[in-house]
Amino acid sequence: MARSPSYNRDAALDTALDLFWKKGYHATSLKDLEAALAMKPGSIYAAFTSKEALYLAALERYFTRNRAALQTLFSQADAPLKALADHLRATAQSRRPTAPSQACMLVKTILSATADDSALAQAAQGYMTEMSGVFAAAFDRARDLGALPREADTARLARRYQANLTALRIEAESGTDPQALADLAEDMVRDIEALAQPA
Amino acid sequence: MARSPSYNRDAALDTALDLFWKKGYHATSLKDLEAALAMKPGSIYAAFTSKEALYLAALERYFTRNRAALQTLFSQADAPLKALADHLRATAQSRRPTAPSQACMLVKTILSATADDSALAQAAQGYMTEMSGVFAAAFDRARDLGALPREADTARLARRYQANLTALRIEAESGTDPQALADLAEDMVRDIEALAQPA
DNA sequence: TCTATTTTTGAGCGATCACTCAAATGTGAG
DNA sequence: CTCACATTTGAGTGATCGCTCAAAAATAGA
Repeated sequence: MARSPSYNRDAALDTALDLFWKKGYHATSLKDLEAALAMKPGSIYAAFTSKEALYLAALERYFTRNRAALQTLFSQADAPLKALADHLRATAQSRRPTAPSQACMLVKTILSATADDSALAQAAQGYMTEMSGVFAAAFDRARDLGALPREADTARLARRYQANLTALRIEAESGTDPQALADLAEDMVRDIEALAQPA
Repeated sequence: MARSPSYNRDAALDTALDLFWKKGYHATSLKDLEAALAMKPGSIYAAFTSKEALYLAALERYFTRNRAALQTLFSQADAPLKALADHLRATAQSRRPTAPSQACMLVKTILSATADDSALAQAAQGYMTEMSGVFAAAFDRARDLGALPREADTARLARRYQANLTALRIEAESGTDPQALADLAEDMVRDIEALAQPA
């Protein structure tokens, strides 16, 4: 005994995510969102409460998706260190013209947040910490498999890895030429390979 | 036979720089600038043409100042590699509550630019390349002083160094605790020390 | 078909956006 | 002091901002 929604919530969130990721929070207007989502303002607000809440929902979706992708990437690999290294290489290689931005949306959120939007930055920081945990888990697995020394500080290695990945993606966003990007990734990979213990 | 300006152009630019650096281009309104510069809109436009031109002028100032600081830091040091390493450590240490942001303004500019503001991103990218040249010059000097092998690819080392610095400053902006930040810097320093040739 | 319930619509809210310009104000040369 | 000229003023421009809400449209159960 009621009308059912005519939009697909997940698809709408994906569209909003693309827009926010590309243009950033402040530069994305409701007009932009109305056009992209093909929804009138009233519907958007009925569905997502506010622009800020919509951004938070999109950011959560971004995080959840990325975490899942990396978790399967690292948990299925029988050589975690190699998987970590390959992920760096793939990040440098990927000409992804589809993606709204080469840079990480979490990083973009943190860097563009002002005192007014601190909720956005806080959410992004929390997600960053969780992502660091995923990397740490991969290093943990490498240690348990004997590829790292028992006393390896995996949390620290994870932070270092995350810093490398962040910088690599920013460099990609800056339009650095593919060869230099690949070289940079290879330099980072060497950090990881230097850790490896001969089996 | 004319009235002379009542404001100090450089001081005004510094103030605008602080504001833009902290809040970003889109989140900084003319109202904000009017209050910070203590200038009416008409005066701001007479002096700086437009919001975008003001941002570009502030960005140039940021770049010029930073380049000068780093150039003296590296050119006066008789151990360039140590100077580079110390700069990483200092960046991690610096509780600079004065600075508008821990993150580099060039990076913030690049990441927040949309298709409309591409001029801002292009300027920032050019400055980034120039900064990379400063780092390369330091590595060049290290090589000439015999601290690096003759065949060292100093441009590549510079990009790697710049990536590290970028990531370190973003980590600082994210509120990572001081110990983890110092550890991260130390990991990066090890990269440099590994390059050093015994004298 | 009827009706209770939900969703969609879109004109329009007050606030703020970047920006303009005619008038007022200040100033140094003559 | 006078006056040509530069700077400063600030009310006000049209456009756009995020957002609201009463009315219209659609739907599922009775």
